[in-house]
Amino acid sequence: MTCLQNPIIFHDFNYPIDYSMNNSNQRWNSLSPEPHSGTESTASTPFVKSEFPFDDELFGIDQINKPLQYNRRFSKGSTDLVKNEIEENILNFNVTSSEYHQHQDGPQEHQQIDIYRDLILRHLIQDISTTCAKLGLPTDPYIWTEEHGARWISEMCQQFNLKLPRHYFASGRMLLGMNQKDFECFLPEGGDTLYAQLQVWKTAFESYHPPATSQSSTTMTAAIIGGGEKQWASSQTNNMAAATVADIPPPFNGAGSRFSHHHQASFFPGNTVLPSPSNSDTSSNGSHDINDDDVCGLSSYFQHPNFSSSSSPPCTNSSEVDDDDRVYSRHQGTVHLWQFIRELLDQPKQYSACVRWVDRNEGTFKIESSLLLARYWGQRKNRSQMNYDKLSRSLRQYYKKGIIQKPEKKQRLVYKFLPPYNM
DNA sequence: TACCAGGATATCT
DNA sequence: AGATATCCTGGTA
Repeated sequence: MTCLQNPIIFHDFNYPIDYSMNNSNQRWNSLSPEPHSGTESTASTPFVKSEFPFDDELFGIDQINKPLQYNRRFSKGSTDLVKNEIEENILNFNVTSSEYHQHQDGPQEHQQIDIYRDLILRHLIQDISTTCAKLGLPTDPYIWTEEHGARWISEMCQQFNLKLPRHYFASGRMLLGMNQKDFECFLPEGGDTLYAQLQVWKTAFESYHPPATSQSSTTMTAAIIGGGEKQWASSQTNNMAAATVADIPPPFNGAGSRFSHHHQASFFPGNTVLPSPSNSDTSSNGSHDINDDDVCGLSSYFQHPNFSSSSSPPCTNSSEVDDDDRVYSRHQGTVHLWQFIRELLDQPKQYSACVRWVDRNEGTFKIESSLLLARYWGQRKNRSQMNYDKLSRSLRQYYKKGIIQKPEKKQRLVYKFLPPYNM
C-alpha cells in the first residue's frame, strides 16, 4: 500500500508527529500555543487506538475522502515539510481507503491505517481545540461569525508573522468560500498559508462531522467529549454570538475574480457609509464615488452587504448581485455600530468632524460631534429618532463584549476599540 | 446641561 | 437569538 511505502510518513508509529521539525520560526500548525515535542506528547498522549472516538462509522471511508481535496490544495501554497507530510498521509489514506474494504487487508495493515489517521487527526484536533479555546471560537468554522473570523485571521497572522490585512472581518462561511487565489489576493504574502490553515481546520472538523451532520457545534461537543477530546467542549464556551449556518452566507465558490484586482478592503466601499438623502433608496443607481481601492468588490467578502453601496460593484454582474442579495437577505439591515464607527474613522477626510482617531495604534477615538454621529447612525439605520443617548447606550453594550471600552484615563466622548477591533 | 453607566424591555432582522 | 433601540434612574463634571 502506498502509505506504507512512503518514506516520510511516520517512521515510528508509537510516536506522534513532531511539529518542531519545522525549520522556520513559523510552526507548521499554529493551532497549538505550545509546540509539540515528541517526547512530551508521547508521554501525555500515547497513541492508543482505544482513546479515540474514531471508528468506521464515525470516520469511515466517505469521511476520509473529504479531507483529500483540502489537503491536496493544502500543499500548493506551501513548501513546509511537515505540511506535506501530513498531506501525504491524509492523501494516502484516501488513496488506500478505496482498497480498504476491497482487499480487507490483514489485521496488521488495517491497524496501521487506523494509526495513521488517528495520529494525524489527533494532532489536528488537539491543536485546533487548544486554539479554539484560546480564541473562544466554535470548532466549526462554518458557524464563525465575522468576529470569530477576525480572531482567527489575527491569530494566524500572528502565528505566521504575517502582516495583518487592513480589514479582515469575515464569517467562517465567507472564508471557507474563498479559494487559494482569493486568499492570495486578500493577503499577498501569506494568503496561501491562511488558506492552508483553514483547510486543516475544516478537515479536522469535518472528519468528525461530515457536512450533512455538522449542524451545531454543540452536537460536536457531545461527540468529542465522548471521545475524550474535552478541549473541543471547552471551546464552545465562548460568549460570542455564534451564527447559525442558515445565517451565514454560503461560500462564493470559485469566485476568484472577485479578488482579482484589489487587496485592500473597506467595510464600506468608497463613500458609501451613509445613505445620503438622495440615494437612501437602495435601488438607486449609486452615483457615489467608488473607492479606487475597492473597485472589484473585495469588500463584499469583508463587509456586510448592507454597508456597501446600493449600486452594483463594478466587477459584479447582475446575477452575482442577485445571488448576494439572496444570500444576505437574512442579515440585511444588520449593521454593527462599531463597524460603522470604524469606517467613519478610516475616512478622516470626510468624517473627522464627526469622529476621529486619538491614537490609531491604541484604538482610542474621540467623538467630535455626538450630534453628528448620532445623526449619521440614525440615517444609516433609518432611525429618525436616534440620538447620542441611545447610540452611547449601544456603545456601552460593547463593553461586556470586549469590543469597545472607555480608555483607562476616562475622557468624555473618548472610547477605545479593543483588539482585534482596533486593527 | 451633556455625558456616563447600566437595568429593563421592545423591536427588528 | 442577537443586536440594537428605547426608556429609564441615578451619577458626575
